[in-house]
Amino acid sequence: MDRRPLRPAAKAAAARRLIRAAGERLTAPRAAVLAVLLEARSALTHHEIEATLATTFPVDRVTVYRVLDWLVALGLAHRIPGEDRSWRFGASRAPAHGPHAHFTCTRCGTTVCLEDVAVPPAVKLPRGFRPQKVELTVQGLCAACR
Amino acid sequence: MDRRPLRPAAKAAAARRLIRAAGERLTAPRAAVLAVLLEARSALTHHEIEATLATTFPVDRVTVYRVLDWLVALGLAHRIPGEDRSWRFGASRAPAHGPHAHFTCTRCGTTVCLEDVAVPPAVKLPRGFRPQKVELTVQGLCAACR
DNA sequence: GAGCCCGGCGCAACCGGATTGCATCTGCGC
DNA sequence: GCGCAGATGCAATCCGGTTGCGCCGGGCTC
Repeated sequence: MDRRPLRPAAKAAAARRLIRAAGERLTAPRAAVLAVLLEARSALTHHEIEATLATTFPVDRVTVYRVLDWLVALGLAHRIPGEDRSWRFGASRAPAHGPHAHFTCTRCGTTVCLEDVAVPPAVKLPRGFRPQKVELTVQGLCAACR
Repeated sequence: MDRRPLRPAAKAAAARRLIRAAGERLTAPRAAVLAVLLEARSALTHHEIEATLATTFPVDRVTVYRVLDWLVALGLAHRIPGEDRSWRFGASRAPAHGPHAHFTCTRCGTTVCLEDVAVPPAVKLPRGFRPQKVELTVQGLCAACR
């Protein structure tokens, strides 16, 4: 949030660096998709990612899906289930991120990650249930839609 | 959670009463769907609802969807977006329920509503954003899947 | 209790996001 | 430069959800 927007080229370099650092195979689609995520100020749907790439470096629909899954598995991105039954993806700030919070605009669907959120309190679960991940979702209107 | 299971018949009567009380048209499918939700100890997918009804009172797929939407609009049920890209529905305990918490099992997908959860702390949003609803989702393993 | 009418129901077709199968291509270790 | 495991692209497919439309029946009227 509120990070200063670097030039796309810088993001592209960062994307390549991240993939290399992960010891994974560096391919053009992977770098391109990750760069898009790094540049975005909000979580993007698969469709938005594909549309963004279309102008600069067209990547097959299916490949985008696969790259996204791969990024999620690698921990470089995370996937947010939306109200509209489609995934949204955002670059992970921290390598391993704990409790996570998101804001979704009920009007335009824009989803952003809230970085500075107090860790939600320990939740009381039914007997025998084991918590693994806690997610806080806030719905409302974004600044543009008000 | 942990409410004692009444007999199906009792739930069916309760369902009819709720629909009547809402001043809405009472039909067999509506009562049947609502009864299923009232009986369930967890939030159900459309598929589970349909399957449950199949043995006792088969209802058309589309009708189930429409009844569910109608119940949600009426406030008698609420809809939870799942990790598997399908809605889950649960009967609303309180007429108008504020902050809501859910637990989803990452293994079997079972989703339950957590009733007694401390209201999440006020979340700090970006400038100009207006919150409307807060949802807390806990993922982990349910007692059966551990 | 019978008739009427509006809204709910069932059927079938459809939509779009996501997934799978498979042949081809390519990053990168040697 | 070579080779191969793994990534890409294309087409077909799946599946949860939605829409259009004609028929049916809940509940109000008389």
